[in-house]
Amino acid sequence: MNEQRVRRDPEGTRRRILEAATQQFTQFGLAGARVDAIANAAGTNERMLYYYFTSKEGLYVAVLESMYAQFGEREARLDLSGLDPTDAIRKLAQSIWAYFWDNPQWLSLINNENLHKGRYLERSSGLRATISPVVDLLRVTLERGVAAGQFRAGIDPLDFYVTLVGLGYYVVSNRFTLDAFLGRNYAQPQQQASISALHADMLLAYLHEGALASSDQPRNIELDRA
Amino acid sequence: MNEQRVRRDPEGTRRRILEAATQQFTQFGLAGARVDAIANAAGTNERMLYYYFTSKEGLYVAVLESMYAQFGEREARLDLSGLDPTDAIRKLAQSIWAYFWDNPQWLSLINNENLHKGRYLERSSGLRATISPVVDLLRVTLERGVAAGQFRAGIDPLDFYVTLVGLGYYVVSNRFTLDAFLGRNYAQPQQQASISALHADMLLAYLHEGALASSDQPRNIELDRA
Amino acid sequence: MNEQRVRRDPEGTRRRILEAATQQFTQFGLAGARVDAIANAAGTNERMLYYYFTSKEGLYVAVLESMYAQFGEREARLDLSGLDPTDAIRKLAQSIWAYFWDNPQWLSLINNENLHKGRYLERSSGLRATISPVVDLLRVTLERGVAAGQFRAGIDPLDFYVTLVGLGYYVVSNRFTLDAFLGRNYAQPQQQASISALHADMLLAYLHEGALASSDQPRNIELDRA
Amino acid sequence: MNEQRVRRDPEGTRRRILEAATQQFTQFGLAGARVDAIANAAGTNERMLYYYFTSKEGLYVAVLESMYAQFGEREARLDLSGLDPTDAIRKLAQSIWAYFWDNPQWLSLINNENLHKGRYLERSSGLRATISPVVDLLRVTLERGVAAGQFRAGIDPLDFYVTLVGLGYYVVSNRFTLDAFLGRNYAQPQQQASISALHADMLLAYLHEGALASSDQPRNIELDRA
DNA sequence: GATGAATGAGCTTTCATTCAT
DNA sequence: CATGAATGAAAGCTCATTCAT
Repeated sequence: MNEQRVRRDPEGTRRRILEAATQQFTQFGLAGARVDAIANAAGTNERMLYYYFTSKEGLYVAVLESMYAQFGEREARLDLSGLDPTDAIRKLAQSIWAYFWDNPQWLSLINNENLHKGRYLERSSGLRATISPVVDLLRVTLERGVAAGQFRAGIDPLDFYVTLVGLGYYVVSNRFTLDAFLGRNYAQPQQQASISALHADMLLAYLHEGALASSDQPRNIELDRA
Repeated sequence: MNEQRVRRDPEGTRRRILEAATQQFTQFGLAGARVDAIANAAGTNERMLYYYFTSKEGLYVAVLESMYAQFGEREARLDLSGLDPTDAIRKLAQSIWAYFWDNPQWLSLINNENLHKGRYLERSSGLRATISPVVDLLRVTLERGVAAGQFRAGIDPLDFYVTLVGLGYYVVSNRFTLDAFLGRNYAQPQQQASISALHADMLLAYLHEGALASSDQPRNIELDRA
Repeated sequence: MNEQRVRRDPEGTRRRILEAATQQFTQFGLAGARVDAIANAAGTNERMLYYYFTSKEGLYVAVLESMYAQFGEREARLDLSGLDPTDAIRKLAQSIWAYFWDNPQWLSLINNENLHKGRYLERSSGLRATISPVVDLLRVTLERGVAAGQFRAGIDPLDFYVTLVGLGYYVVSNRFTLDAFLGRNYAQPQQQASISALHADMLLAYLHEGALASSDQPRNIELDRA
Repeated sequence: MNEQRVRRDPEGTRRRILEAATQQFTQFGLAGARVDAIANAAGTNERMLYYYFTSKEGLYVAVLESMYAQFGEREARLDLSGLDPTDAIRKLAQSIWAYFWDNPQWLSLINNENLHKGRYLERSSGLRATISPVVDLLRVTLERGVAAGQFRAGIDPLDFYVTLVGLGYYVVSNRFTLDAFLGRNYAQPQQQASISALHADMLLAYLHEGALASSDQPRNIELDRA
């Protein structure tokens, strides 16, 4: 767009289409996004879109893949190794929730994909691989917590991961309807911080309950943005 | 369609259109739903849709309103008065989460509305009124729990409500992508029950933590369907 | 509209429909006018329109007839008997041109009818009768002028009538395009008065030219086509 | 249609659409013309119409522009330089009136535009420029006539131009209703010739009246409204 | 690799009209 | 006399896609 256009720039054209498509699909959904609007925003013509991505759906799948790859990369960079298990859980939650607030369009895309019952995700290969490392990281952290007498035993890491993610996801994804119904605007940093603290405390209250040793006092957490 | 058609039946026609529209909008979203498919499914013609609802968007707003009204009615019928505060929280959570599992299309609609940044909800009047009674119910229950020495004090009822709702919402709404990534299918009753138990225990662990008296042991909960 | 509605008022309903239709047809033409807009403006429903006028076209013809009747009545009331022939011509012209300025929608209707090649006028009976008295009046006046030695002889009254009418008609009917092209707004009273004076002087210059004494015989001109 | 179609012919496609649209708009008006009929007559599909002209209205404006351009070109080719002023006026009138008889659809279009209060003409730029040369030509001719002692002085060229044009316009534009009312068919060459002679004589009677010697000053007349 | 031209199917919406009460 | 409900056809327009260069 605002970058110097080169006559022949296959990489650039492909990338610009993908970026424009990401913007359009996350804003309007698969059905609502317009092929010509994407081409336009990418500074190219509709034909190139078909050249690189075969079809609108092919482009949509490519967007899905690229966004999951981004999320996966971010998660993979997370290092909880040196931390006390309780702090590690807080840091993991913080990291994921902050990502959601920074990339709400990612959630839109996932919601859209759920609307389609995950149909397009099936076309992609190797997606499961991108996400599992985080679950492994969590499993190890939970085990470390149990061993340290901080956490209760017998927790299913997958369920716990889903719970942790869901707490952050819901607030971000549903911020508009929550504002409309309840009159609370979670886009405001203060509201964000306070419910995030509640969520973190809740996760840890559960982990600490019935652990060998007694727990820390809940602290407010500040979401640090990448 | 599968009901006996009457020649002149304004009430019925309107209702059949609304039902068909609900089905189509929840399945395909606002952009993806087709007006002629709605008319068809309603056993009438496209013209009547405009006769009663002015436009596709007008119909969409009517669907939104009717679904919120349904949810509100259901919640309003909930009676927690005779219950011990801890049991009351379990029952409230159970009731809401069960509603989500029974009406996943409702969540699709809300996700769609969030995609549109709550734009269409603004056209509706009196929506906040439908939902607030539940929050009041929760507030009273929390106060009762504090008074009984079971719950910690100082909890924001709105944040707690959002948290409770979000725990159930996320799992239902994202069941397809969760299955695709993590390989866990929360549509299976067993998985549903086990994560719901986790969620309920977590809510109560938080409430009990730092309460004056010590808490009950977490029990597995069975979601009872309406 | 702003008159007290009576439950059963056949005359009133019919009249209100006709008035509303006149407004809509003159503003939008036959194709552009909307049946439901007419019914709406008449404060009734579309069905009554069909009850009284059979079809949209039937209503259009009724509007045509009523407007011609009005114009005819106006002309019939014109009394030139006591006047000097020259003054009589001026008064006749004035009267007709003033009618055009006061009822420009009448011209729109006639233009519309010419667009349709007079197709709908043919359905009407007795229209020719309404207009001829004025031509008779003009014929008599011209004869009086000739007898008085004021006017030239040998003028075809019909051609002269058409010329007189056309001079006023064109300026009113084409006021918008004339403004757009030439930058002269004939809706302004001053411009109106000045071109009307030109037209009247021109008619009389022609009539006076060669009065008593013989002048050039009117010559046929051949239009050469490009 | 009746021309050999070429696969790729942007110029031709655009031109064929414009021609077909001219035919349809002049025959049925803006509201009455059908987009698919235009596309059909142009031997293309509706989509191309929007490709080249954005909308039905955009196409209508393009037609307006092209017709005015044609009229302007024709007028611009007129050469009155060698002629006696009186003959020049006759030739100018002849030329314009002949154009009207040869292109009655042009008048329909202008009538339509007046129905729309000149709304679409406003979207066009540079239309005034196309018509003014003729007025200049007329101004010069009138001045030559005055200088030669043939014409009266003090004539407003714009008013005179409007009058000259209007005389021919009215008869062509209203030929159908005139036939219906008065029973005179001006489409017949004989009737055409005879009224055209009247009009030309009238214009010249006015110009000649009071040439050299002073005559009546044109008086403003007040139109008395009924 | 890149682009303007072309397409047919299908979209939402509106039309004049008729039915049933 | 009057009215709300219903209808099929067609309107203007947009869609994702492909052709030809």
